[in-house]
Amino acid sequence: MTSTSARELEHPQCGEIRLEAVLHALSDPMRLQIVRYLATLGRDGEAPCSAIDLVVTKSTSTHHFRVLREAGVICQIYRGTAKMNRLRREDLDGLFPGLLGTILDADAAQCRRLGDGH
Amino acid sequence: MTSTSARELEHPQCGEIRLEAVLHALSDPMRLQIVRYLATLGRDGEAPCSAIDLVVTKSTSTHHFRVLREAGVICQIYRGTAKMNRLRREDLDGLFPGLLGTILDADAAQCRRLGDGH
DNA sequence: CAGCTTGTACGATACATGGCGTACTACGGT
DNA sequence: ACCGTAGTACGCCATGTATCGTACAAGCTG
Repeated sequence: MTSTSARELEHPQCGEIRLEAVLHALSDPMRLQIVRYLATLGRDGEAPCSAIDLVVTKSTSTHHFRVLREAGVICQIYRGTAKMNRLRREDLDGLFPGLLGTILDADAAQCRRLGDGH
Repeated sequence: MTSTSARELEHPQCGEIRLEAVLHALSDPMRLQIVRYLATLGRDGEAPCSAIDLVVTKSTSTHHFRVLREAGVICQIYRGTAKMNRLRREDLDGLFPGLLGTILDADAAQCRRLGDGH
């Protein structure tokens, strides 16, 4: 077999990404928290699932990452024992210019307004 | 009683509008269709529920309008036998600058891409 | 190899959601 | 007073979602 190691994950292609799915994925506080964190890493920054301190069990966490991946919001690849997560900024901006940024700004505004310790 | 007629509807105040709820409200195709339509009416344009041709029964339609209202996306008032709907653009733009516009643009882009007869 | 760390898979559960139908209310016109 | 139009309320049902726990798999590292 070619060397593109096992443990590949399914990702929607750009053309398959649906706005409704993206909005739905981002409409959950926990998933928004994940995206907010990934966004702080800058272009192409990536982080393992464990980098984000979610207050749920691992299986629930896996579930939320999966929803984000299947909606086309993040891209996940295995790197050793970890699974790295990265925002699909380029793809999203290509399809929906400014959407991700605007939502992140809105989220930041709301955190500020509600006094959430970002 | 004062003349502020009966049949008033509950609307979240600006401070109560939550980003997650707004995104959730907009993550349904039917609700997005409603918002898309209201957006074509221009600032302060309003339309009765019946103006939008949804392919569901009246009760389901009522349900979707209610979700939009409770999320703070639209404002509804009774006018005679009709119930008029209006986008809360000002309020939303105040809280989340550019959000509504960007989502509408993204939706338009997707409709174009998928060849939806808008 | 043995054990630790990461994360998955699967089943259970509780609740939310979207859809329907039917019965009802409120208002305007005749 | 009556009818038609617009929309609500409520109950029902099927499906989806968020959560958990337990059992497991894949890689590092000693």
